[in-house]
Amino acid sequence: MSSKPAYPQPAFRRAEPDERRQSLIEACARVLARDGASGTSVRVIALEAGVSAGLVGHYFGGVDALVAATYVQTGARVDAALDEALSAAGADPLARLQAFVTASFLPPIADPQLLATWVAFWSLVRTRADIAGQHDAQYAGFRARLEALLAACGLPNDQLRRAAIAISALVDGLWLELCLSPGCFTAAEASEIARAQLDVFISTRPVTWKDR
Amino acid sequence: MSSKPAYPQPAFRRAEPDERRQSLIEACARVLARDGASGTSVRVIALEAGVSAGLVGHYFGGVDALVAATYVQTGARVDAALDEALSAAGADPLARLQAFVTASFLPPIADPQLLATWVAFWSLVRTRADIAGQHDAQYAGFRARLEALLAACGLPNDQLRRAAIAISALVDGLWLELCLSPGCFTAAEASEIARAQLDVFISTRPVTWKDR
DNA sequence: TTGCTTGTTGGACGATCGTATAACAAGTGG
DNA sequence: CCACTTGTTATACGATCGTCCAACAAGCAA
Repeated sequence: MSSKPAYPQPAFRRAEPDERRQSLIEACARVLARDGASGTSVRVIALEAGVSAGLVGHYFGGVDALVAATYVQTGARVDAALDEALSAAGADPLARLQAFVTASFLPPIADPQLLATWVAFWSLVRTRADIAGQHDAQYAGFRARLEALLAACGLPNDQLRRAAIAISALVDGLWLELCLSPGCFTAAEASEIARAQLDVFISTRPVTWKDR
Repeated sequence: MSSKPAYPQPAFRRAEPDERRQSLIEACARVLARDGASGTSVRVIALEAGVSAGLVGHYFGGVDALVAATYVQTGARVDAALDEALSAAGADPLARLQAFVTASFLPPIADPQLLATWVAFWSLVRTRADIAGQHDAQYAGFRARLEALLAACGLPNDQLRRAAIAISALVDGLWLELCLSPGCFTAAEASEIARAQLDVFISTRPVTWKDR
């Protein structure tokens, strides 16, 4: 046995500021998803991250800033998932558009826990201007990418805005219901519905619903 | 100074149980809309209703039951607004369908405060089974009414389910974004988009997007 | 008017909230 | 091996949370 303190193992580990910040953000996202907005507190987040509650104040100044930072990173995660779907789709414009749209109905985007996180943010949009701005940026980015993909498929410029609003709304609505009550309809059904809608906008020949 | 109590006016007013319950539900809905789910507490609700906090426990047994009751009544309010839109539309099946769909983009349904109330309920879906059941019932009811209206317009039975899912998703997505960031697009745009979508399903002749 | 029923109040209770801060200790440069 | 810096912890604080309950009083019956 050593003559020094019996258990000299460190009581805690020091981390790089960015690493610790990232760890807290991820813990916040998990708590938001698991317990909802009302169950999310500084202490619960810190417990999830395996640190003490004081660190939240140390790195973010308050729980509000941590939640806002979590919103930013969650949006970035979704964008990354969409990027991956795009790069896996190859070069064909229509295939890329379809992959982009249907990615919302597959993991990791179609996830009730992700919806819980998103709903928590929505609940803050009305009272917090920074959260509202983050939402607008996220939505604008999604719609801009959609417009670019539609343009690549040959949709005329004067129809881009309208079509992007319609498709993003359809995708959001399907995604929302798919997460809120899974089992009501399947992800495959959602994908087929969205693809049929794309056909209406993209197809060069006259199309009716019955052609499906 | 008088020897008797100077102002013998009643310190409070007794109310019928149903009347008081209704008053508390309405106050709860206002607080949910104004302060969001995290700002909704028994004391704030009671203050909004002009009563003491103890009454919430007296009539509902707890704040959770009051929130659930508020969910039920909010859903009924939306249904009533849809009913009114339908009865104002006359007898023509297509006009009724269009009125039903576009009512979501006008007051009192297209209201950021109503969205705030709804988001507060969504945040409870994952943790509370009764709230989840209420949501499923509300969604099923909306879709059933949509299917009936579509059938009245001559849509074949085997297309009803798919069309109702698609249209309700589109309406929900448009309504959500319209409330979350008004000014991004207008209620009139949302109505036109939804109507164009209806044409795709209902129209008896071949239709493309360019026909709009 | 008097008494009774009960809707209503106001305060107490313990738990938990977000934040601030002093004490501690891990890791590093001398 | 020893300071020194600073990331980290633990605690304290006031505010607010949901719930409970004894006391009060409004309104009705007698």
